[in-house]
Amino acid sequence: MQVNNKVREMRQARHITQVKMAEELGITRQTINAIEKGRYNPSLELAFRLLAYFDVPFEQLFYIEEE
Amino acid sequence: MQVNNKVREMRQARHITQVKMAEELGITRQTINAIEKGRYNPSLELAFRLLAYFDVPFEQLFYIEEE
DNA sequence: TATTGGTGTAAAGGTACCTTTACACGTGGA
DNA sequence: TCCACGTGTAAAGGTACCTTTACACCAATA
Repeated sequence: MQVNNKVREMRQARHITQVKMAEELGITRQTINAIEKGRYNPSLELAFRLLAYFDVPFEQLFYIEEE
Repeated sequence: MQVNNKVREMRQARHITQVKMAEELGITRQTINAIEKGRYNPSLELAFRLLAYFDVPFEQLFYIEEE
């Protein structure tokens, strides 16, 4: 069971850079990059902040890649 | 910003013990207890497993307690 | 009384998440 | 060419998540 996300798609659709997004979210660019690249999953708290940032429901940003 | 959950309510509404739930989810009872008591938030992956276990949408199990 | 079931919690160890600092590469514009 | 911008990634350190092992308390029941 693998959690995937659409952070990169959402971000690019809004023409926002990783830098700008990191500043607005108050996290580091490295964290955004790692999440976009699937190196690790965000914490539940950061997940909530991402939902609010993109203003989308949970299911639209995170999904399961079955094994 | 504080993430809260309704794991205990969901579990009790289904008359399931922490022990049984832990076994069925393949995690430890301590983890369930800690999440119910708010000692820490589940990882995103475990959050997904909890949603599937209770068969509820994200918003019904997790919510934000604003500061 | 003794036992069982359900729950609360602590300590120690491993891994995941997130930070700071830093270096690197490609592209586009001055 | 030079520089700025956007992105990728690594290393080290701190905290959060989750495990195993263990002990404890309370309520119900034999």
